[in-house]
Amino acid sequence: MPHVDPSRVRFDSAIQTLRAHGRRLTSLKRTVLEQFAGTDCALTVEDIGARVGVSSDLSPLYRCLASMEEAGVLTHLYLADRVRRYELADEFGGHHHHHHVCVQCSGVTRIEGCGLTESMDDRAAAAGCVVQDHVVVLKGICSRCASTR
Amino acid sequence: MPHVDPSRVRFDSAIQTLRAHGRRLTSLKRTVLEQFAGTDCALTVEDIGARVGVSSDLSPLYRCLASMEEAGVLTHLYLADRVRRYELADEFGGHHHHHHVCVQCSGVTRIEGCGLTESMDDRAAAAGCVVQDHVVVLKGICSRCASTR
DNA sequence: CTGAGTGCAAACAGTTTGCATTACT
DNA sequence: AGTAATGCAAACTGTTTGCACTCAG
Repeated sequence: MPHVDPSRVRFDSAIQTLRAHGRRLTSLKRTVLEQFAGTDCALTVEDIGARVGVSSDLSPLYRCLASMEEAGVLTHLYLADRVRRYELADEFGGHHHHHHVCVQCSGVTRIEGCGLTESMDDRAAAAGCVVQDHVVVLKGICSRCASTR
Repeated sequence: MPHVDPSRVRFDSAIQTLRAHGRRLTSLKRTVLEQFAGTDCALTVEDIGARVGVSSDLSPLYRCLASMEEAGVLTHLYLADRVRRYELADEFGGHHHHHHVCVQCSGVTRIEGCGLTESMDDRAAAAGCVVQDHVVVLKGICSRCASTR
């Protein structure tokens, strides 16, 4: 029974998906993907840049991330501010989760799982809306700030 | 039995709250408040400006809204993009609700009520986070776009 | 070889800030 | 009178775009 590293499987399938969408596997994309394989929470473009060693000009990184998102490998979301964050799509290893944003330090904490009821979808449907995805942001004080005071 | 317009009651209490926080009741604040009394969904700063007749320079409006938020009369939130939106605080007439953002036209639809379970708060607490507020954004296709295709 | 991707510079949009002036209280 | 609020101009931040060049398929 051969050992299979599950994160590698998803890594490869992500690459496959990129290919299937006519995207080329450049070194930037590969490095970005590796970073996401090693994190499970939303990353700022700046964060990603820092991790992959790009800091001067982020524009290629923006385009790279957009391309990967179009292919369905990543998704972006906004939390409580004007900065875009990226996460690995659930199919490639991201587990559905949400976030807590500290009103004092703006720190983001991952909150496991999803506490959204179906009644929400029902009410959206009642308003004629189709729901494909959702984002929940909890606002308050993070553990760090709570213990500091 | 005297007739009391509930929205006016809240309007007055909002003014009172502003005063209590040492804010001055300027004509801009009053007009802004009137707009919020007549709407029940998140408004862009640009929207508010259009409604109160300010379009050239929005900076006074930004400051005005920030001041009202500090006094607790308004709150701001971000939905699926980089633009700040304001709502009347629940105490002054805003009913707790959430939003659906269309991935095609970016239109915002108000979704009545709240489908968030307490388990979410529990999990946040488990992570050491205190939750004071939350924002839920549903993403998908709005009724308008669904019927157009 | 062909088109997706990169790097650089410049533009953009929404928001914020400094400073002199105005106007609530 | 004193201080919050305004108006204008200029800065800022995160993101986007144009264009020439490079590189994966």
